[in-house]
Amino acid sequence: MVATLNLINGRWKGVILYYLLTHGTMRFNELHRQLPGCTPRLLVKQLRELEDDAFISRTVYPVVPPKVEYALTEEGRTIGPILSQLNEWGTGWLERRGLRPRAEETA
Amino acid sequence: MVATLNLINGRWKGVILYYLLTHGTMRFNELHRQLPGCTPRLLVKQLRELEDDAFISRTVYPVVPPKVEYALTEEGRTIGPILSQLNEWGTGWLERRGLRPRAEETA
DNA sequence: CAGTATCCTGGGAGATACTG
DNA sequence: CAGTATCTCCCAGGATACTG
Repeated sequence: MVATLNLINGRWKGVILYYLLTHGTMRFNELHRQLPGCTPRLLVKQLRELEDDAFISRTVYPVVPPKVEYALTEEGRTIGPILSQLNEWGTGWLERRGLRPRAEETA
Repeated sequence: MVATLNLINGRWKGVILYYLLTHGTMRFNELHRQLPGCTPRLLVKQLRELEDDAFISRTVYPVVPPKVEYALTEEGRTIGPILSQLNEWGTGWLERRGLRPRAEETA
């Protein structure tokens, strides 16, 4: 279980996966814009880790200006239903507690 | 989504919830024994956070030696199905990759 | 656009010892 | 048994500037 949890550890991994799940393919800055408070440096790192774990694919187009697209792999898609449920559960929980997520937590 | 993920952030929260889910009520050291690599100090902290979020209850029995029991609340139980699925998914993932979780990750 | 390169800081977490 | 109390260290992550 610890091993499993470590897979999605890191403040942004879950969100990144969730965005790719709901928005489909996304480019670096597109993703970056959705994650206020996440620096490029950190975003790169989390993306690389997700790539290493085969959850996402990274496609580089040899054009100028550079274009790189990130997408879920088949493997990455397998966690989709769980993330959806988790998101629903969390939203419900916040509501039951009468809380509103802080600005930097709405991503 | 970030807000939701923060709820189960911290290396041990998910595991603690999972243990209480599958083992029922547990005492402090009982829990501690199941989590190699987690210091008492850290365990206390995570338990307090889970308590603050109303996921678990803490019952103190006024006896000598002290006896404290931790259990899931109704609220805590609502995340049960998700954790089970997550665990299954993670286990499957590790197998597909031909990996064995490291000793300190088997909890 | 999609990152690197540096520098730097806070607090997450370990180790050890102690106590009501 | 169920935690505190300290002290310490490390590195995840922030800020800023730069580049193919």
